[in-house]
Amino acid sequence: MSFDGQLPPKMRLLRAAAELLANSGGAPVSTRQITQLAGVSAPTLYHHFGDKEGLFDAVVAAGFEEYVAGERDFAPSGHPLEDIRRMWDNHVQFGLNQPELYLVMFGNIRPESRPAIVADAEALMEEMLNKAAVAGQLNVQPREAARSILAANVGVTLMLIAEPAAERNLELSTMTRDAMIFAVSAEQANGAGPDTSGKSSVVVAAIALNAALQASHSDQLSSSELKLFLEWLHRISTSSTS
Amino acid sequence: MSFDGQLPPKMRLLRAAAELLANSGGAPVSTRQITQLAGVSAPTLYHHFGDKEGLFDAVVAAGFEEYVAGERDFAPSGHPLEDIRRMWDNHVQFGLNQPELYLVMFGNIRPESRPAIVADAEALMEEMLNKAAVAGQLNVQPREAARSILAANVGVTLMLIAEPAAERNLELSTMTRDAMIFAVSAEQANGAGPDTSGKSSVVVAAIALNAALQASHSDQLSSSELKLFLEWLHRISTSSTS
DNA sequence: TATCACCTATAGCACCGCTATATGAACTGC
DNA sequence: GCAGTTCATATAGCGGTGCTATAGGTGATA
Repeated sequence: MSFDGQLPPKMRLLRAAAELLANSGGAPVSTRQITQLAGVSAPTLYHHFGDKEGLFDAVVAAGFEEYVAGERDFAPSGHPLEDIRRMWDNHVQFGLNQPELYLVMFGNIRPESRPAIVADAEALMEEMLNKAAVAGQLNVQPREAARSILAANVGVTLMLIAEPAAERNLELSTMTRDAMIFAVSAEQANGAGPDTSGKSSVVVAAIALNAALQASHSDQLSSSELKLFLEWLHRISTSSTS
Repeated sequence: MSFDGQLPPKMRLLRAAAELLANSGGAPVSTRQITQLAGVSAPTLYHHFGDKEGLFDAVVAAGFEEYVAGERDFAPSGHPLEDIRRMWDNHVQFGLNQPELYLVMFGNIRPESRPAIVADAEALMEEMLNKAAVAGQLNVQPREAARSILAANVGVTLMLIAEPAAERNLELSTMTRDAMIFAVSAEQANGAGPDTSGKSSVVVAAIALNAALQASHSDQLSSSELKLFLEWLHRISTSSTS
């Protein structure tokens, strides 16, 4: 796979860099690799991008535009909070699809060099949260909510990237996502819960579970399972030691 | 500032690397800089650490121990959720105090090289969340809660590091922190019936019992009974609705 | 045709991570 | 006291890296 064809050298450099970055698996990518794959000599790179960093910035910018385009695509569902969920999921998916690019974009953010992308991403999410705010579904200022949600979104995505692909559990994403959206939305019922702090023994917990189970007709266990389960529970909750 | 003194070369290398890393401002640190500051020649570095990566890993490990020590210091306040808050704040503060080290630890996590540190950090938080679970204050499994909270914690810390120090707004941290803890805690609105928007009290009680059982080595059930019991308990506590 | 701005290539510099090899120091067994 | 062994450090250098001083080729304009 090479880019010797018809494209101008600048484009060939961009594509070569993007491809090598995507397939490097974390290993550093050298300018010689890039220029060779692009079929171009070293000074051409520096003429067009000034810098290796400049070339990478251009790749990141292109990737970010792709990301933004993906975010904007399924906007108008009429349920702003649902749109936020899709935005979150799209963010995570982008990170998992292009982990190297994502790590360059969000993993190495340093105060002096990076925050433009972060600001853009925040603006994108704030824009969507504004609709939720207009609909009276927001608990806090859209800007603060956007920053908070985006931060959690980035953290989750990085954690998932760090995991071996085989054992990635997307539940981490959905759980954190819903937690953040819930905390930010106006729909929380805020009643005071029972203060169970202090009591912490197996017995107390077993008794509580026993009582709760009897009242709730949970269907997670079959009736015969439930019978045995309750018997064991009884045995535990009548034990004298903790 | 040099380390020519009395310390063994291995220690001098560690300190020199840590100092250069801390003050590099994101610029790469070369082995020649390190060995020169340590007053040592190149092969010594490779004799002790095998690799530049190995040296950096050692620096990171030392930094992580410092971090863990900070986390463990103010554990036992009796209010587990309050301890989680302090843990979160301590994490953020560590990141802001040693941004370079933090970025090496959490910014560049790649599946093939890093997740040991993440696992340790998760275990640390899970350990604390277990206490909350035993006290009946948790809505979800401690492990899942720990992963979720840590992910958000990392994301927030990275975002704060990315901001110029002058305009860092710690409200982003406290807001996200409280949102995550709130979403994970049992105290949200379970006053009335079993179907209020949060999890039912059955789930909370089952999670509490699960955590308490794991910690207490109760001998009321045989090991095979206990295994099945825990399996059912897991089924109950992971049911999404009652 | 001559000019000029733009783009690209040859060759090479200073630096990088790393190592083959050798030297010194400290301990062990006789 | 001394050979043998092991560990720790140093000298010198290899191949690779980001980058550039300089020069050559190309097309549009005059």
